[in-house]
This record gives sequence, C-alpha cells and structure tokens, in this order.
Amino acid sequence: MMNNSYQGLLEIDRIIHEPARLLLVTILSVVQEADFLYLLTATGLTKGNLSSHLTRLEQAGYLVQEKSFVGKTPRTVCRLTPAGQAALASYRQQMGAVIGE
Amino acid sequence: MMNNSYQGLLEIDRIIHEPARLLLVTILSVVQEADFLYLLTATGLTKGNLSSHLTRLEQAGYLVQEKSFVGKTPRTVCRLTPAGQAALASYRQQMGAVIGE
DNA sequence: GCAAACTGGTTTGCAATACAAACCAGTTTG
DNA sequence: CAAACTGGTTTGTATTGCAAACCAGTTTGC
Repeated sequence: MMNNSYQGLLEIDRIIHEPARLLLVTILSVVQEADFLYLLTATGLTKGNLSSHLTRLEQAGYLVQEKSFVGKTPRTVCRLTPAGQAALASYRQQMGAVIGE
Repeated sequence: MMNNSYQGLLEIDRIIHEPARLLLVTILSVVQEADFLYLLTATGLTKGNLSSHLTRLEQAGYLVQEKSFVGKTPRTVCRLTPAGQAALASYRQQMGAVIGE
C-alpha cells in the first residue's frame, strides 16, 4: 500500500512517549537509581504527579520502587527494569528514525 | 538548582508531540502539500480522527487547509505554514537532544 | 426518477489520563 | 502538645484522542 515508513509512529509506546515519563526514564537510564525526592527536584514535577507517573511505569513493568526506612523516615528508590531499558532503547530508535538522527 | 538538561521535555510542544500529528507534519514536511484522501491512506487514520487533527494543527497556525472543487467533488489540500515548519524543526532539535547523540 | 450507495469530509459521545489540590500517617520542632 | 514538616497517595477535574454516527452532495442501479 501507499503507506510510508513513518506510520509506525501510531503504535509508539505511549508509556514512554509522555514527556514527564520520558524525562523520568531518561534520568534513570543515566543515574541507575534514584529516590523519590531526587526525582522530585530533578524533574520539577509535583509530588502527586511524580507518584502517579512512577506507579504507571511500575505497572508497565518498566521500573521497580523499593520502599524502605532510613532511620524513621520512609524512602522509595526507583530503578529501571531490563524491560524498561529495552523499551527506552526501542523508543529512541523509533523516534530517531522519524526526527532524523 | 539540581535540575538537568532534559527537563525542557516538560514544556515540549504537545501539538507536535502527539504521534498522529507528528506523523502528519512529518509527511507534509517532505511532500510540501497533500490532500485529505492522500493523508488518509498514508497515515491509516480514520476520517474523523484525521479531520480533527488537521483542524487542531490549523488552529495552532501550523498548517492551512485549502478547500476547493475538482469537477463536482470537494477537495482539501493541506500545507505546512512557516510557523509549522519552524515548530517541527524546533521539536526535532529538542527531541534529538534527549534521545540522541 | 428515485432509492441505494459512494465521496469527502465534520460533529458527537465516550473513555483514558495528565495534572494539581487535598489528604494522610508518621516525625520533628518550638 | 500543637504546629509544621516528611514522604508520599488518593481524589477531582479538565483535556483530548478516538471512532461511530452523521451530513450534504453525487453517482449508480433498476
């Protein structure tokens, strides 16, 4: 048919594509792991917003949140899963093909 | 502050960022102009979907739709405006900085 | 010649979701 | 011991992507 090579855009991974989450996974891909408060200041998101994006990424299997206590205060540290790293790599490849390197 | 260089993602142009519209403006950036039916088959979008994305891009000032008649049947041809081309170029640059290298 | 089907779209209704405000359990501070 | 702070989660709302339904006009079949 007369479709073109960009048409795969319509099936792009929306979990990654959302700017706030792309920001999160991009950060996590470079720092390996980060806690909630680090991500809060690094992204500038509100807490509620950050919380829901993290659970969305977790539900997608793209990251894990490990909850623990440091002294008496709670602490959540996040890390990409292999699936998350793969999803990001795939996303980069697809978008790279569209926007031209 | 401790924010990073990717944080601009949060202000990325959502008009362009939406996959269906990114597909449309990418196609239009290469073919210069295209009519509704061409875009319909090239994208695989439904008619309603295509129509609303085109008016969205038009409202943003990113494209113009010229309506005319060819014989007795209506014809809509679309073309990016300079603003639309600039928006796409800017989008490519920003996304390239995030996914690229 | 008139109903059915086709053309080239637009409008309507719905379901998903991004976002921030409000909330919450627990801890520290004055 | 109350107020404020920590580290978040839940709730409410407004937006919007999507396809189904619709629409004005044209062509086709009988």
